[in-house]
Amino acid sequence: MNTIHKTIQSSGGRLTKTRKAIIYVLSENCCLLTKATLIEKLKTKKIKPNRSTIYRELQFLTKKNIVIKNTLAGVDYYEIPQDHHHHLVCLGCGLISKIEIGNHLKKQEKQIAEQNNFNIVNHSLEFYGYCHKCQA
Amino acid sequence: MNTIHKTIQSSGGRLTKTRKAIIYVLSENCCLLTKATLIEKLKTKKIKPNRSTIYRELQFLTKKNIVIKNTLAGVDYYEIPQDHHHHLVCLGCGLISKIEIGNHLKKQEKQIAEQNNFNIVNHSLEFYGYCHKCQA
DNA sequence: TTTATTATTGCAACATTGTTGCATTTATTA
DNA sequence: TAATAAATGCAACAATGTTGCAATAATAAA
Repeated sequence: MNTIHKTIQSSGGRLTKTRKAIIYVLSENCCLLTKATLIEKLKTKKIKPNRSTIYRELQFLTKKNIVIKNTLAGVDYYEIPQDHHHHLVCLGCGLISKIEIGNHLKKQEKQIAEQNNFNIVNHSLEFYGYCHKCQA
Repeated sequence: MNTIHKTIQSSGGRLTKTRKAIIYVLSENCCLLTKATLIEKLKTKKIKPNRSTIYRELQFLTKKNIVIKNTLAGVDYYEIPQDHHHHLVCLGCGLISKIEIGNHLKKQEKQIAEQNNFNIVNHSLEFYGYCHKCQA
């Protein structure tokens, strides 16, 4: 059994189908997942929980720090904490994949922070375009 | 009168208070504005249109290409077309400001595109942290 | 395996936001 | 100033967010 499942059980939580599916979907789709997208992904797995269940499930997982809620421009995104990385976003099929790039940005961050009197704690970098399949 | 206003009038559109305010707010807050945030910003200007008005106004401006709708991870953001740039996002007060950085990214783009068999058409780069005011 | 416990779920009800037709208002033109 | 039609607010319904409560199901105990 994986670490997340252990964490849940050791605190009295139960491993229901819905809960496991949500964790699976969030693990599979690395990040930038809204509640609506999550529901969509669950549907493709034939799992259609009541909307109050999803609502409370995300509360539960967030409270347990198994999932973190990321709010960008007023919109909530949910994700399982991961190492820092960047994204390729396909405008054709919506696929979001991780990429690793060098640490040029770390150097720039320092410079930008000084120039703008800004305390930078994180950054995000996304490349938009079309994946191999969608180029056809 | 500015260019946008001319564009509207020359196509039979009218310059109402709400329309001008929406254009003003979108110009002032460079980007990543959701409908909800726009409504909030209008309120601080004592402008409280019916929600159907905002809904139709954004349709109108988008159809006229005065405003572009940007959908990221299923969420719609509205903005007035601008030159490419990047952002500083304050996690304290939500302020989003533009920054200019070098063109290191253009070089990396080419490399990433080849490595991943991906046709990159755009990218976004945001730095998150705390602005001068919010560091207190 | 069967039973008891209680976490989790679905349902119902209400709140908030999205969407559209229609009558009224108001920006613009003559 | 009056006429025209663009834009607005309102009402009604749809979709989604939120919460209490009874039914269900995951786990522990027997």
